[in-house]
Amino acid sequence: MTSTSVVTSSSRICFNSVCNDLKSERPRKGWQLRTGELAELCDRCASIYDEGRFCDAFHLNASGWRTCESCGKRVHCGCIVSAYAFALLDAGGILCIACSRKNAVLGPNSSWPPSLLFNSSLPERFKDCSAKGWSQLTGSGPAPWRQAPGLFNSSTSQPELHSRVPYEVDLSTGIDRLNVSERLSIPSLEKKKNEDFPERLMNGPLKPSAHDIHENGNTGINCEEQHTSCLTKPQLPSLKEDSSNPPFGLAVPYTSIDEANGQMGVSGTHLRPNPQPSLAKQFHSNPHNGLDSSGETQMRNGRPRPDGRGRNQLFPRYWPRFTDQDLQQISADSNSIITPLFEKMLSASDAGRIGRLVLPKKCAEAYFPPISQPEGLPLKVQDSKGKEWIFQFRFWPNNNSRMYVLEGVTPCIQNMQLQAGDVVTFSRLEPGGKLVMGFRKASAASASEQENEAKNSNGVSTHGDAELADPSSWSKVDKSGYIAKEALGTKVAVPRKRKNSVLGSKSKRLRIDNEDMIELKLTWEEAQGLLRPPPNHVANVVSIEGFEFEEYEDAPVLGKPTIFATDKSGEKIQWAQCEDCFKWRRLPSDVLLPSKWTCSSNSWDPERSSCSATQELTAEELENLLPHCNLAASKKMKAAKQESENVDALEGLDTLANLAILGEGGVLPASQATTKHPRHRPGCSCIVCIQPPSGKGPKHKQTCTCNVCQTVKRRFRTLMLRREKKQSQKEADATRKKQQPSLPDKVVDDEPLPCTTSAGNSSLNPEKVVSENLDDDTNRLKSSSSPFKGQIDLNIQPEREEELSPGSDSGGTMRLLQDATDKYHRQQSILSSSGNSNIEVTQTQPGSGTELGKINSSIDLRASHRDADMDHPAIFPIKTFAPTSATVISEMLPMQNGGRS
DNA sequence: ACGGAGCATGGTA
DNA sequence: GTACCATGCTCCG
Repeated sequence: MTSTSVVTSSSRICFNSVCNDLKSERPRKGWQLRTGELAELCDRCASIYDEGRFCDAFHLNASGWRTCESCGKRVHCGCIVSAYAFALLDAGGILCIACSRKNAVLGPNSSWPPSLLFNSSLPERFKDCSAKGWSQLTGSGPAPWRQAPGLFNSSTSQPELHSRVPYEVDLSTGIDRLNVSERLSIPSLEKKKNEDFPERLMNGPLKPSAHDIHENGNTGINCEEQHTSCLTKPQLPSLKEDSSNPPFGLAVPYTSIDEANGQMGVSGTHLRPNPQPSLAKQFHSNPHNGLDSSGETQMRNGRPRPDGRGRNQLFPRYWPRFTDQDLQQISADSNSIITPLFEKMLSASDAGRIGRLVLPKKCAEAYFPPISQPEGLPLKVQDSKGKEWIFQFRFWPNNNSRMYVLEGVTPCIQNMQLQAGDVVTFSRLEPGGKLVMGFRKASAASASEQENEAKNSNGVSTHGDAELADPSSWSKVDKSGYIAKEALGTKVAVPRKRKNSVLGSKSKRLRIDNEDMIELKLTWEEAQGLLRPPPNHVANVVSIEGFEFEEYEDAPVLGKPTIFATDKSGEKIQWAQCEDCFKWRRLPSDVLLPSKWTCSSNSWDPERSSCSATQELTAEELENLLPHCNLAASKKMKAAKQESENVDALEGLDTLANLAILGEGGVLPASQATTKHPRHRPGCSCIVCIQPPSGKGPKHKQTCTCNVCQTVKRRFRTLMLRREKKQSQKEADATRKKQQPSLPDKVVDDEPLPCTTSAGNSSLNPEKVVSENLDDDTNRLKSSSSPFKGQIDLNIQPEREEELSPGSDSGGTMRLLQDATDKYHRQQSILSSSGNSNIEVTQTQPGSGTELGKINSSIDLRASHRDADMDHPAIFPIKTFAPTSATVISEMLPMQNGGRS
């Protein structure tokens, strides 16, 4: 850029027409003129210009003032000086530079002819380009990216759009302005400028290395080329092919060149960061543009690509969705400019040991150097930490087409600790054209992606249709993406079409293999609380591979988590917490609350329809209830407690806890198994794997002293003790009522069944119990029959209730169930009478089910069953409450097994 | 027998 | 119906 400086006029008068001051002997430079020269200003004007106040000072009364769509600031858009001070929004309107940067919006400038932005070393191009360039740039051309900032942006307002565009890390001054000016300049002038440009670049601080320029030719300089590329150019030849090339590292010429029409250009411009907003960004954003024209592609290759199809449009799924953080992460150098190229969610294969990362064809052809031989060429890629990796960029012939892959990515993937479902991003770092590989973890990515998708989809997608972002599990898991969203919070991706397209269809396996299993597990838990059958519907229970799942005919309803219980009179009720005051309000059990509920909505209890009303529940009562409510919390607690225990025990405890929490290990355990143990792994010592699948094989006997059994026993004991203590203390009355004094049952049960007693009502929190000391009271354990025997049973065989498991189960049950006991008792009675043991009350009650409710219910049922065993023979041994549909699960299962059929 | 390289297959858009 | 691409499968070292 510096080279570009040329005195605009021989006049000694300041170039500013409204200033008649004389220039100093060493006139200061201002904006770049269309001729490529820099305006020479007097000191005063130059200072004003440097401060970005030129238009404010001299063009205040001129036309062309517009308002920033984001901040409302007035911005002059009508002169060459201000050309870089704003960004044009695709949807119309402008953003001031500040907002543009802030939002990373692609610059409006994208509309500028690339040629202007950068002078390529090849002047000729400009000719072609100029004309063409404009149309392309401005047109709706193939390049999706540029077309709409909206793509990147959230569906909402433009200002929010994040520019995926190249991110200017630094704002340098000087050069940019020049560039900007140039951009503004008319195409006809382009040529001229272009010619000058190289020099400027070279001189400029950002000037690309000779290497870059020559070899790559691209480096930043050529927006125009890209455009023109189609037309001609042999120029890039060096880039083109070949393996002969050393690791491609530096420049990713192609990309720059072709693609994006502007990308390169952009970067070029960026080379010099403008102190002011940069137009450059705009261009960056469009890198994608270039992708497309098949012509370009061919050009690059120097040979026509077989596919030719290319229209160049990258699928939205590959659109880079860089956040500022991503960009910053990538650019260690604050002065560097990052041009996001594309991203890809890692498939199981990509993340596998094979070390091959399949590249989207269009992306590969657009942003990576052209390769004519299958062997491809080594490509140097820098990760976000600055570490360089060399991958083999190659392709395989495939159906008359090519499948591009990066080989040798395993070390890098591992280094980044990436897994299937995570997203790797590719961007170009300017100056230098280095290819930078970043990543986003699935958990984080999902959220951002979702946002993006909503934006990107060009309106296509939006929430609602899609599956949950989170790869794995969610997509099909539940029909209500919303739920997932809420329940999971940031972790869970919002449903998107895009996602579906990305992972959705193709990633069934991915889901399964996906690493995020843990997250999935969490999501299940979290989601459970929110899912319930739609009103007037009863969930169906489906048994899949030994596990029972709730299946909703219609999309489950997302409701506010509540706690189900039974009041003293035996009436079923539920407790809901106000969003505002956090007080718990008593509600009818059949009420389905919205996810956001406040006292003001408490139409069932006018006296407590205000946050100012006192809470009915005492702290103690609440304590008893709460534990169940928050599965997530309980889990955490559980985890914390477990830490104190030995490793072996952990597994068993987890399992138990899960069982206890869920009421049936069904869902959770299932998910866990899926996550951690797609199958029983030989060698794995966890309580799950230790046991033969489906309860087959040798069973643990009560006298078994293996680690697992000991752990289980201990756990149960602890649970029991805990329960007893609490019960005795808090619910002495309840205990009295019960006929079995030995049992601590506090619950006010109608049912005399032992289970009930043992189950105890709910006050106890499994976690808490666990955390507490473990005392043994085998006697008690034995004495108490627990509803959960089946669950707890080491052998996982309901039949063997007599064994240890039962005892332990009972303990877990008790904790879990707690308050629900009452409810359960009632249920039991109902069941017994009706004979319909299958479905729990909770299930049957559409609105009622909060997580707790479900859980409790489930537990209770079991308990009741167990208790009842005698009474009610026909009970499901295990009941899991899966928020998701059985269908989903069924799909997942196969996946785990492995690939496609 | 094992692992890697490359091709083929099949699902999805 | 075509193209893309994830993964499986086979062959070779």
